[in-house]
Amino acid sequence: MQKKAKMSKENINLPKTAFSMKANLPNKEPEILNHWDKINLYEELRKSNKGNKKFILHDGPPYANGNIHMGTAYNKILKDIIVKFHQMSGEDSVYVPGWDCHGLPIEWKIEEQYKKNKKNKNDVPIAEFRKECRAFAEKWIDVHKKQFMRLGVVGDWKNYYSTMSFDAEAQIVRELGKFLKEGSLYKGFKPVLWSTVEKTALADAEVEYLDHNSDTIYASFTIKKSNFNELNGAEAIIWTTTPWTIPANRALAFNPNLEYCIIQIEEAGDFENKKIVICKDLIESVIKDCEITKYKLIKSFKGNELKGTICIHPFFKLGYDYEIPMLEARFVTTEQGTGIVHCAPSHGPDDFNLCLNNGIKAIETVDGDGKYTKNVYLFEGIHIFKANPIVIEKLKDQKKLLSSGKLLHSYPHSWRSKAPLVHRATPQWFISMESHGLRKIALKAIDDTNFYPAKGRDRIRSMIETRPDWCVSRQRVWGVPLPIFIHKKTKEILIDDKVIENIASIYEKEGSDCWFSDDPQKFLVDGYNIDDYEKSNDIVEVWFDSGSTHSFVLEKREDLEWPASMYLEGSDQHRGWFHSSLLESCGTRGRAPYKSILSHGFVVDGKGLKMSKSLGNIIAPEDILKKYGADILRIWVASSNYEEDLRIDQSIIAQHAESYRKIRNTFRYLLGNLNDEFQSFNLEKINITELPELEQYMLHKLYTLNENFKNYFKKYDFHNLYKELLNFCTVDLSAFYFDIRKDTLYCDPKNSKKRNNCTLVLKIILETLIKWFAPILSFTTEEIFSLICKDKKSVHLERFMNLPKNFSNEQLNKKWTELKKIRDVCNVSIEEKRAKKDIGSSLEASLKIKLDEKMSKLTKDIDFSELCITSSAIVEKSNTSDIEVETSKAKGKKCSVCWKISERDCERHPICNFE
RNA sequence: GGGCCGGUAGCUCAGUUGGUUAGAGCACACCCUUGAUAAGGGUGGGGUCGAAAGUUCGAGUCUUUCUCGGCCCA
Repeated sequence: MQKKAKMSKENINLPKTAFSMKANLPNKEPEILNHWDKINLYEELRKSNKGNKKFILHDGPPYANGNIHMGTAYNKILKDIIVKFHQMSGEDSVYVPGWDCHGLPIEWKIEEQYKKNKKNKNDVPIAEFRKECRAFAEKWIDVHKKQFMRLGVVGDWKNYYSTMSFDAEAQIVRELGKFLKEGSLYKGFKPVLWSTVEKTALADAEVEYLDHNSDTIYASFTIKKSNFNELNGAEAIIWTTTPWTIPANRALAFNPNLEYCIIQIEEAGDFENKKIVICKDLIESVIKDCEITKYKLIKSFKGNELKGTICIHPFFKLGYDYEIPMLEARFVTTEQGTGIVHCAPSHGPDDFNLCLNNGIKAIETVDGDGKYTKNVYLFEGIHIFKANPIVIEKLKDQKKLLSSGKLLHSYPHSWRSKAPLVHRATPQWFISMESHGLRKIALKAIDDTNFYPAKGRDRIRSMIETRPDWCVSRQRVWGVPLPIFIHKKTKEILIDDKVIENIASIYEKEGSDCWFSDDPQKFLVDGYNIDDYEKSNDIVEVWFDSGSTHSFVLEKREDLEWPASMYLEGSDQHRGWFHSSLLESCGTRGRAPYKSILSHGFVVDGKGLKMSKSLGNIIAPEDILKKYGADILRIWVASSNYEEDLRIDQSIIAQHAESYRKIRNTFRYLLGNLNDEFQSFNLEKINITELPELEQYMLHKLYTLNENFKNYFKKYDFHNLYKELLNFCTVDLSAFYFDIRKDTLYCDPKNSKKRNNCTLVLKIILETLIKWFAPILSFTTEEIFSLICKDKKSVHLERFMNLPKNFSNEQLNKKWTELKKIRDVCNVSIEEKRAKKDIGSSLEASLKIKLDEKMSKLTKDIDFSELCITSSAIVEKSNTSDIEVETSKAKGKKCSVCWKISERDCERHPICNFE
């Protein structure tokens, strides 16, 4: 008997494939990467869709610093998935990766190295320092490149772009030249932290907070007019620790959400019988500080009422005869002071921004030494650190000083000289949002852009609507030098296309380091003498660099097109790259450099918290690559909803790894039953009506899913697409079609029609499935493809399947949906018997199915023993509409081949049936 | 502190214009199979939809407040 059983095992067609069940991706994937490298996959891809409609996903350049993290990995994989989808749809889907290279973080890294080696940055020529920055960026580009490629991201890695390449630096100069020529690039003033001792601006990292004893004052601004009648003639009281900034005052700030009040002072002095306005919550501290003993609360009111109020400067009578508007500001709090804040746009970032948003520009009030400029009436030439007593004296004279005192508090100091710092308005270069209608053009461009998801549009729009002018200059060295010359005498800006082009062509040849080292005359053209001009020592802020990538990448490269089909980045880039690219392009070309924007959420841990060292919840891409492989990470990307935050932890990845196994085994079943033999068919020529209904039904399923697939892709709805693919593998294939057809595949003769019909459908499923999954499971599908299409180079060179319309059969679908309901009831019935230990395998069962007239008609020609994998099944008519099934133990002998139990000899396997 | 976005089973996600006992897959439990075998099949348990209040005959779906989280600002 044992012998016979063994014999039958040899006589049936068990699956056989070289495709292993265990994936071993961490080892297998690098081999596939080698293969892609060997066949020059990227070039092959370009060739394969040459001349077709282009899809250009323009890569947002990551900063060339540090290893990649999960966020960058997510971003790059999602890009790759989309690029591959377009490629397989038949488009010429070009992907050129790039890097952002200039900027402060790299400068700091180099400076850190200097500090370690006790080297002084000031002793090193700028050009040399910049060379070290460049080398640093190059090193990290190389690291990134390898890490991104390991994820399976296919692109033009050999010809990547960078913002520090010579042609990029040249083009950035040309782009700035356009703003310069147009006149929207202007010189303005903006406060930065400044040391009057070292006569230089300081970066945040160079600032130390130390205790400082400051003069404090409560000063009053008389209200000239207000919409809230009771305020007219009252005194708005401010408190400040920098009395010297009073001469630079241009506005007052209040918080519309706070409660304010009017108090009448009833004691002798400068403020006798005067009404003062302060925040209600701060009454106590103000009367204490100012030693007010007698006062009366006149009225309290919401801060909102202060809207539109105009005051006059305390030095009004001394010649400061301008109006001081009261402006709404969220930064006003009740922590200290009076709830009304004095604003000097030249001496504080909050003040500056608030004023700028309200059309009040900062001017140069203090020079590099700390002395007032001629712009400050009465104070010109006085050092600001000596001005406090003078200001206090004058306020007193004008009866505008409620009180003065001292305060010991934490205050910024220079880390080198330990001298106290001040915010000082320094000359900066701005691109105007208004002068040439930039804001308006940008808003229009937003309307003309597609957003995935749609909410991205509102997000960027609200930023563009309210943002101030764009400050594009920085007082650093690692960046593109600002190509500006100012006439020493006339102070006019040199605007000449020829000069800009001259600088650009020099950079193209030798890069921009020479700006800092060579004779500046070389940048000018004939007719200009460098002795007449002052050369700018500023660099361009890095957002302008990356905002210009569209010009030096999309426009300059022949394989690309302008505008891009898509920009795809994290949602923080609404304020970053999406934003700067939009402004740059609208300013120079009148429209956005992209047709669509896809923004994704942030990678967070399994609980939705952001990853941080302190929480210890950081997962690096490498951890997952080592343990699972890139395809698992790619599944995580495809299955997550990018409209929200992207959760990841070990258990989430483990579950995706489980799904991967399901998918892998689905392929393994297909390959096994086809013995790794595959050929493509002309699907149009298949006579579908000759196939069994089950096969027809599967083709219908395939067709519908393909339609859904296309629709999901159109909407870039990958997580639902992936879910449907996975469900198809699990529900329709593994638990249904594959399970049912095992009998035919294993037990019917290889040349039988039924089996051939089945393998035909298996081949169609295999081809469709492998292509559907290729953009996501880039490695695994390639592994399979190399098994079944040995004469072809890569699955990624293939196109998605175009399934013929006649695969679709809605009527059949309806019928089989009903049949599956009957099958479900059968399963419940079988399970009952199984629970009673009456039967084990479903082949031990015999079914009696009772159906009403309508349903039983439907089941004509349907063999439920086949569908339910039982030994027999009969259908009887009943009067109720309920589906009823009785399961009994099948009687008879078990066929040693197909294991079906019957009282008669097995019709299919008569020879083997005797024991 | 402000603006925007989000919180549906352990996980990843569906839930159409507010309308019958809130769905799927995975995971889990139990069972079967040992001819997809470190696989495969079946059955089942599990959410009241972040919380509260409100509108409505009726709310996961609308409104308000709160809470938690994310991004951006300050």
